Parts: sequence; C-alpha cells; structure tokens
Amino acid sequence: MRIATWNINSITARLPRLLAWLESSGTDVVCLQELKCSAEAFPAEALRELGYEAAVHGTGRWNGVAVLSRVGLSEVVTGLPGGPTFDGLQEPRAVAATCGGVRVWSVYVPNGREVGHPHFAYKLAWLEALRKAAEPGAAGALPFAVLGDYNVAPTDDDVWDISLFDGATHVTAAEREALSALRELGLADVVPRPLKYDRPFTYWDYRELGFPKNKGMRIDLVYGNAPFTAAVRDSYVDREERKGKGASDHAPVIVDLDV
DNA sequence: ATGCCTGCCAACGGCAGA
Repeated sequence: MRIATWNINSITARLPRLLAWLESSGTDVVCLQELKCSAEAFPAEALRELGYEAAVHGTGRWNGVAVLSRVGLSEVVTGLPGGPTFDGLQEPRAVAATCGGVRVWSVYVPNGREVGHPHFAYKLAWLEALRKAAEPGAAGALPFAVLGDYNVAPTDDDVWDISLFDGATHVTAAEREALSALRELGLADVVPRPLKYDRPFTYWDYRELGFPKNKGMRIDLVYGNAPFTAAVRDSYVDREERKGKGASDHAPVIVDLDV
C-alpha cells in the first residue's frame, strides 16, 4: 500500500495537480491538509472518477482536512475528540478513517503564529488533545498512524538554518516536548528519504527563492505505531510536486507499506 | 533550471501561512 500526506494549500487551486499526481503516483491513501474548502464545495465527484472515496472535514476559507482512499474507507471520525477551541470555534483540523486495514488520522496542527500568542497556547493544547485521542490507536494491534502538517520541526536539523529560528515557533522546547509525548505513546517518527540534498524537508516558503535555495523545513510528519512502522518498506519526500507553477508550498511525503 | 509568494473573501486591501 502506498500512503501519503500532503498539505495542498487549497484543494480548489490545486485540483488539476492533485488529480494528475493521484494518477501518476499510484497513491492508495492520501491525508490532505489545508483544503481551504467547505465539505459542500469539496470536489468529491472528480476524485470518485479516479476511484477515490473521501472523508472530508472542512468549513470554508481556513484549515480543512481529508482522507482519500481507493482501498476502502470506514469508521470516519471528523474533528479532534476533546480538541480545544480558538476564538470560540472548533476548527476543522483532524479527520480519521480506516483504509485497507490501516487506521489513519489526517491532522493540521495549529501554526502558533508567535511564541506567547494565544494561538501558541492553542497549538500546545491541540497537541495535548491529539496525544489523548491517539493513545488507543498507538497501543493497538492494527497499523495506526497520525499523518499531517504538525507545524513543528522535530530537531534542529529539520530546518535549513537553526540560527535563524531564535525565538521562533516550530522549534521551541515546548512544541518538541509535545512531539516527544506522542512518541512516548509508542508512535515513531517515520523519517522520509530526501530525493535531493541531505535533509528531507517537506515545506519551503514561496518567498525569496525558498525552494531553489533549499531553505526548507521538515514539518509534515508521519507518526506510526509499531505494527505500522514494522510494515514500512520505504518513505520519501516527493519534491517533484513542489516544482513549477501552481505548486503547494508543501511537498507530499510518501510511505510504502507491506500491507 | 527548482526561480524572486499564494489563496481567499467580509474582495481592489487584509489576513493567514511558518
């Protein structure tokens, strides 16, 4: 089974690329983030024509997540159980489904904006709620993984130049401890291979030639339980999808599983 | 060449992203 996670930064703007990539990449299950699309406006029919069912959680302009699968889709959960609110709203940042015998969560962790901003506290609370929600799956006998845009770089090597991140979000001890708490549940970071250069970045800012200069970050992560990681045959960043006009600022992370 | 932000709407400016 080929499974992937991809922050597509608007499924509406990215639909031609998404459809072409689904056809060319042979992906069975893909976790999408930043749909920027309501569930009503989701292009379900175009995806169905390619053989994919969809579990969608989206409300419109911001956020939005989905799981697409051509190997079955059941036991859908929309929203993070026990998740915090921001400005009084439960944002659409998580959706789960069982696909071909693998339980997956597609998550879009809050950005945090700035250390000390209410959004930063929201981010940490959201990650704590994720830890609680992931606990049964992490300990379960079925392959289980939380895939998505975590908006946290796990180590200093996961940003192009750590000296530029002093005081910034995405690299703080508090955020990294939240990832560590997930690993303590029995989830392991499935680190992908880079297809070029030495580090498997998954995001490059649109501005200032971020991609050509490889000023990237690894913030799109796959955290899998033991049955999941035991089945991993290969994993890599599909950087080809970051190239050219009309690309998302994130590249897909691919995981090949022997299931 | 991988190329100097992008997408969205309360839209012709501002917000969010990281």
